Amino acid sequence: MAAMPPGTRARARAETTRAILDEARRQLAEQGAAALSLRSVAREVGMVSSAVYRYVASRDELLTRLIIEAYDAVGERAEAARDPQTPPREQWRAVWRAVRTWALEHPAEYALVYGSPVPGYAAPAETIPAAERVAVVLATIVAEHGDPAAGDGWPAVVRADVLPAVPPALVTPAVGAWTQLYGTVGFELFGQYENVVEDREAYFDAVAEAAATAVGLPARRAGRPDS
Amino acid sequence: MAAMPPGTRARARAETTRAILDEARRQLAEQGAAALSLRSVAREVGMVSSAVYRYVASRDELLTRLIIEAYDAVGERAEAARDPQTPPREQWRAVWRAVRTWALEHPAEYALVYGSPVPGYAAPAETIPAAERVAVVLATIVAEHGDPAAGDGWPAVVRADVLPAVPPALVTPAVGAWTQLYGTVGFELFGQYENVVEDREAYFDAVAEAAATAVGLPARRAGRPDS
DNA sequence: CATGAGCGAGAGCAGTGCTCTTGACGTGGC
DNA sequence: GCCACGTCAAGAGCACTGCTCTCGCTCATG
Repeated sequence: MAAMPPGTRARARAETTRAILDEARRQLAEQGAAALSLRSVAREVGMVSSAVYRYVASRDELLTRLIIEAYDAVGERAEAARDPQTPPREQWRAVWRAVRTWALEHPAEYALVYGSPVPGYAAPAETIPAAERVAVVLATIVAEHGDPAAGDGWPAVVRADVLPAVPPALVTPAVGAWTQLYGTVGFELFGQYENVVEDREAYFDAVAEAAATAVGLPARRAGRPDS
Repeated sequence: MAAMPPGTRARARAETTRAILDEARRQLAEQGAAALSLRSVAREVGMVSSAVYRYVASRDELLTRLIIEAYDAVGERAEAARDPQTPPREQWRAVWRAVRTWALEHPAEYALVYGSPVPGYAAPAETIPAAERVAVVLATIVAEHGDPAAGDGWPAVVRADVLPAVPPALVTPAVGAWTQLYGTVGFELFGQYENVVEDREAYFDAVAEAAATAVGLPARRAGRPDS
């Protein structure tokens, strides 16, 4: 473990692991988490099922790894979408859109991380840092540009230390906005907007705009960005 | 089929069907949809697996029936919670709370209907009417008491005929509110609020209140209910 | 009362996750 | 240079799944 020589052996192992994860993600994207079978992954990668267990402890662990990769993928997109040079509301919208776009591109992975968890399978703690990345991006925008007055009327029921940089008054509406983002993307993805929402992009943007107002981001072309 | 005498035979069939559905719901609640096995349902009900297929065509059909029952259960709760005699915001909050309470009592069933669908399993059309019941209750409140002025700034991107009774300007924010309800309950249920939201009831009520404002429900103790 | 529809039981197919044992292979230490 | 050890793929096997088909029984109905 500790004094393992980083020779060809270790490299081969890393490559095989990657091949397994890639194939698993492919199957996940194609048929969903329920249809993900260790045996068929093995078949496709070109080895026998038992050999896969040298690389991944169980089907659950495979799913956990995919979950982390998915969280990181959305998180990275969200972080990349935010350009601190642009006005706050544009940052906000860009991040929202990035999450939605990623979700539409990777519905099965979005469902895996934000959909209903399989009871009995508690998402392990190591997923938490990756899971927080999107929330942190949104929180940063709120922290830098949110008007604390927008938090009037909201009770302080959220642990303030979760988003230390955010003005305490805005922590609760920020969590609400985060929830709304998740709910809106989820409803679109899982088909609840079928025959209901016509122009989904426009609808999504409108929800994002309302959420921006809720967390006190300054109006779009106000005289000064800070007033 | 058509000329079936409603004798003891039919009654026995109905009882067996109920027993199967009840046992299935029990297992669903205990271990989740993924662990629901037709064979183990049969075992528990006291018959052999193949016999179950006389009553339910497939595992998917079993899930579909459970989905409809679940939708009807929340819908019924939501409908019962609304007392038209009370002020609009109280109706609103009561319905929201009813949905949340039901979800906390029946997490697996909530996950089944509002969680991520299994790809490859398209929820059949017969689930739609049951699925709409909660939305209809909320829409009724908006239709009766919502101030259309609250819809200013929202684009008209939702098919107005979906909620015919609701003022067109309020249809889009109403859909947004419905989404927020779903997202908030989902986040709480699926553990995303772990270590984040402290007083979840208060938080939930606050979100409900904000949503009520978004759909133009009159303030709580305004001079006149209609102004 | 005879008969046929409805039903339960059982065997069987193809697939799953996971474990254990066996045999081969490459590598590091002597 | 050689040999032992650690790593690996493979196969057999267990217990389970969804689903189908066939076989007889039994009971309500014509």
